[in-house]
Amino acid sequence: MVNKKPDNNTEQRILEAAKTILFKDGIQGARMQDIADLAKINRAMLHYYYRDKESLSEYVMKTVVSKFVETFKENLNSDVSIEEKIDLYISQEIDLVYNNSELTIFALHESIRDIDFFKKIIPEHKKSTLFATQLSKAIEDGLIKPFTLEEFIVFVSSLCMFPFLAGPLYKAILHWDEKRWQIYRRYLRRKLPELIKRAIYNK
Amino acid sequence: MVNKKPDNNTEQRILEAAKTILFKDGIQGARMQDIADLAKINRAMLHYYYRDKESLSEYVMKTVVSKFVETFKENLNSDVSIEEKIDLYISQEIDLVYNNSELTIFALHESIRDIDFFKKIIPEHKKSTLFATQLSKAIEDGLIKPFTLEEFIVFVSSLCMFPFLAGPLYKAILHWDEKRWQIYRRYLRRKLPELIKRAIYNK
DNA sequence: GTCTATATTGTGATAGAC
DNA sequence: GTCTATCACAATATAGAC
Repeated sequence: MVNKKPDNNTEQRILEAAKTILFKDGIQGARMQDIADLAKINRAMLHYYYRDKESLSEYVMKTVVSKFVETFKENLNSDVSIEEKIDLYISQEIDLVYNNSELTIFALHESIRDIDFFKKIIPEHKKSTLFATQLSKAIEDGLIKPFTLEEFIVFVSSLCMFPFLAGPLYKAILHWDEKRWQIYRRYLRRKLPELIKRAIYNK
Repeated sequence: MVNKKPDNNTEQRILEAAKTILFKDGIQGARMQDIADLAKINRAMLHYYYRDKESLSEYVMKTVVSKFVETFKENLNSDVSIEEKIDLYISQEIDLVYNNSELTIFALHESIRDIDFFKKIIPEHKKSTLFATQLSKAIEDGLIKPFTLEEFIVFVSSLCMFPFLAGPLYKAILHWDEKRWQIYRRYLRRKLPELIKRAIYNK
């Protein structure tokens, strides 16, 4: 669950329920009835608060996507060394997907299903020129292997995310139980940053 | 598309259409009408050949999952050195997802949506004891960093897959066009094995 | 095997009482 | 704001003609 604060009012309860159902089933697959059930209201209330399914989905999507974009951009323009910045970036990405793997799969699913809707949701943002400068310098100095800014972001984010997405897949294929997977999840979370850094830094 | 051979008969055409639609929309989201349209037949024919949506989905899912499992297991028991085996394993995983990223997202999506259905599909398979032995020895010899067999498989597979799954996501967030993404895809495919190996081998 | 017509149920959305 | 009743239509599935 993304938003964990206790939901006292109906509107908030609907939103939490919508996130859960939408992330699991996707927009097309989600049923308004399921969202209503989980929020312990009837279908009519959904429409009262969020007009229709599209509005509700768009609202939830915007929350989701801005979370991603924030994480992509956050701290990239702060005034710290590139090593610190990379450490923070990696740990933020891992935390995002560690706590919200269903959200990430939802985003992947929707991005191939309806790319125009998806594009509509992406907020405007400027390139992070400070980090780009730092990265160029670090590469010039031989600290970091050669990447463009975009390549670097895609590469690092990828390495942070996937191991946590594929849980149910691996559990099924390798016949792991939930406990085995949870142990491995925690192990990965601890080990991954070191392994990622080994892949981007020159020794 | 997974199966590329030309489809001369109706049954095959339906199957190809079903894969395309199911991979894009998921089982719940897919419409029988869309599958029928793509296969250039009417809905009744779908039911004639594959009874109902569940049967059709199960049939497609079995194809998908066995593809995964084969790739996971293939060559792990062949009689070659562990270095060769790892090279082959990495290139096979990358090829699988490079050519079938929608399939992979479909599998991820369905694995969180209905894990019981998913489990029903997983074929029985034995553990790969030969590779396990080779891996233990390579770790003992200091060639490879310490992993259990399962950890190794999950880790390497993860690194192979995600970069190719997130294309539409990155395209949207980074405002890349299709051409930019295609160039990066090919770059990744070439570079990834080296980066993965750097992460698993001791120097 | 293929098609049209139709039965049946599911689903999103609204109207209107309270 | 909340609920019940209901409408309109979408979607699965089947029956039966050819």
